[in-house]
Amino acid sequence: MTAAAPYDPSAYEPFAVTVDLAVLTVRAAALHVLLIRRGQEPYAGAWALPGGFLLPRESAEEAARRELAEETGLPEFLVDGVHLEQVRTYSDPDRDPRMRVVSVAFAALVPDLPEPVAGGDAAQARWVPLAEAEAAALAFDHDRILADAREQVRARLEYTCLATGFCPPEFTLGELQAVYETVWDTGLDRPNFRRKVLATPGFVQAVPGGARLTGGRGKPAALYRAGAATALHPPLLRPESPQ
Amino acid sequence: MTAAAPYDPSAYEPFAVTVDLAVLTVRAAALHVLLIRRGQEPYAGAWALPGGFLLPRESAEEAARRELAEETGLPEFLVDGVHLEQVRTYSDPDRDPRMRVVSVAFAALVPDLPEPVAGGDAAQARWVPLAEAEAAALAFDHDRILADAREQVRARLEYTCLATGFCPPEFTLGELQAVYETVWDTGLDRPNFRRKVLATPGFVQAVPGGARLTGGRGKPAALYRAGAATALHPPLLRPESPQ
DNA sequence: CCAAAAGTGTTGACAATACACCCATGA
DNA sequence: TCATGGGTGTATTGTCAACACTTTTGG
Repeated sequence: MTAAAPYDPSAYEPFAVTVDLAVLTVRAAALHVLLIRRGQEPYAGAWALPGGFLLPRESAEEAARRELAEETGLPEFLVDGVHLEQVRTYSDPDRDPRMRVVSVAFAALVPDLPEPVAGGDAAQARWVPLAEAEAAALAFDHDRILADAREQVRARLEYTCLATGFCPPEFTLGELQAVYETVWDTGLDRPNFRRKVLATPGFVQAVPGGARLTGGRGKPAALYRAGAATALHPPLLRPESPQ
Repeated sequence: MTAAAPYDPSAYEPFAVTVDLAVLTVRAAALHVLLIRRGQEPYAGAWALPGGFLLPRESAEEAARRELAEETGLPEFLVDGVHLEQVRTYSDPDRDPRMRVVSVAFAALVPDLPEPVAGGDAAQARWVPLAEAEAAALAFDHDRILADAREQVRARLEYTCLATGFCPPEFTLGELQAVYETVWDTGLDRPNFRRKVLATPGFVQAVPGGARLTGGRGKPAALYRAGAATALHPPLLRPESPQ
């Protein structure tokens, strides 16, 4: 608030504040999301997004990063560098049957990695193809959160450089293109994609001596690192009709 | 959250949850924001964004609309139709010196209107030019919220149809163009702007018999209503270098 | 030598800009 | 009839998509 209203906390119902995470990755030419199997009611046995309560001296961003480390078993260096993005805040009074819970949702973009070990308090953590996750009924309003996160990532790929968040620290332009093609479920022309990326200052920066084989054969591809830029002007528009 | 963690609310500090509103309008060729003079500590006498606590059975969106009506003295028909957009959620533990307050920020786009009457609990409400508001030190972290809201609106004008939110129910293309020029602080070519808007299906729809004089003289302009579309494909990109 | 993947060049279609011009109205 | 703002036409300029082609590797 923070306006001129009377300020008696006890006059207001206490709220629990949590974060929910849509941890996304590109794996085997499909978007995947990290889901956790719930161990207790409500929604026991159902899949849910990882998340948890804010600690007393913690911002939502800090809580998101902590939960990412605690619940998902992702390696620490990755948690530190991961791209976290607020999606929106969900505050429907009935979104949790037990009490009033307001949740700040984040999308986290991570490169493809080995199956996470369910660490700490999480029962089971698993990478689930997004199509499968959207078909299933997730706990609480997590269907909605996941759909919003997916749509936000799809849209922001056009105007921002965040696609590099799906790539390892050093990547080829082919890998970056595969990210776009997977997230948008469309095909892109390689020469044109290449030109557009390289023409945007600060999107990627070449690794001087770097080269790597990708498919086993073929010419080794030059390696790039994510650049300093965060916005993408002009944008990389997705084609209207796929393929 | 909503994961498998133990669920004892008393184990967690109680949070207050509020909404803060950046109510924006275009007036006299400048973006203005609605500010409220604080009547009590902390930040007594300082200007702040309107806002307030969530009620027990209310979502953040509902609270935002209610506060808009209560605090700003805007006419009711306008509050019902206003375009509200979540900006992000601010959760720094020290953002309010008295207690832990998590705030969901919204941007509200309204057409130009007569000076609001400070209604109800609000001490004073006033339209302040954005440049002036950004130069002043607002209460709490409202500087930051306002900057984020402004940047979000600037960016979303490119990719969405929300510019019509700054216009009255029926408007001319000249007025719509003035919105873009004001928000972006740039000049646009009238014929080209016109074509782009009309070429985007669902952006605006012509009012059959409508025509209105704008500057007192000149040819009366055709009237348009906001269309059904919400996205803008292809986008209306702002020029890199103004003027 | 062939397949596969990276990287370069070229062309033509289309879109956007810039700007000239006409129209309708008030003073 | 002039100033002002709305609306239309058009040529030039870029930009982007499409696709042919070369390069470098493994088998």
